[in-house]
Amino acid sequence: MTKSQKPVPGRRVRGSATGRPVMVLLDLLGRRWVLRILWELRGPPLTFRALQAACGGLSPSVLNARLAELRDSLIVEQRPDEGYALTRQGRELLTQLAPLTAWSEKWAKSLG
Amino acid sequence: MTKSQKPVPGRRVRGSATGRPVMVLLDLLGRRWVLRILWELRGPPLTFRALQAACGGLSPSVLNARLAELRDSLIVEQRPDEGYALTRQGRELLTQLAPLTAWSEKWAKSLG
DNA sequence: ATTTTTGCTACGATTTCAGTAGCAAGAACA
DNA sequence: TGTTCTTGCTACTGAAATCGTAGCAAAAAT
Repeated sequence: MTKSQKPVPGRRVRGSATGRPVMVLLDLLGRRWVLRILWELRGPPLTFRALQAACGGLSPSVLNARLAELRDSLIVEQRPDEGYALTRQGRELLTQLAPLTAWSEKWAKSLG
Repeated sequence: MTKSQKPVPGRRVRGSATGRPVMVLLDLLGRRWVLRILWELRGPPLTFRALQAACGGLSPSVLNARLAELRDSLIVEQRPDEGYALTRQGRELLTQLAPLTAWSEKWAKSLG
């Protein structure tokens, strides 16, 4: 009955005994599907299944695990009758990530 | 003799048949240790072992796999007699990610 | 009342990662 | 020259994460 390790600032995480917030964040964001999930939630709220489809049909078990972590981290919230959405905080985080689109376009060209 | 799947823009990746650059990037960045490795390379070049230590002693096999992917993606380069460093492109990418530190500080407080 | 949709849980198969050991090549000594 | 140390990396095994599919209970739609 091993519970998934939720990264919490102040507590040690993978590869960092200090628990510095940015390390915790990198640990959280570095888990599979997390960036993609945040990305797909940039628009209106999505239901569990819609989000699953948007992510190309990832396992519901993994999706559920990621959503639990993101809810615990107050980045994603579940709204009754609407579905999953970013919190205000989560939306700010996504804003920080937005320039990645532009960067990735240039990057793609450089890779031919 | 299965080779590691390197994400390349234009080719389909996990959960995305389109191969849109940003999806490929999210796939790449979402792999374990990638964000952390980029982060640790924000300063001067690091040797393989120094980088390994900076990441808290991750497996050399995983580090080597990640470095191969990042080199193929022209984000990291290996400089003779210096070690591993970000390319110009990779440095730009890290710049996009820099605001995450500030965000993570606020985030940590909100979770406190 | 029946069918659909939704939000999940269960479970076995596969892939990835962790952790340790160790080796070949080069540099630094001696 | 021979020995020791460092460096970059490969090999191997066990543990953990993820995939892919099946399916179930509750709510909504028909």
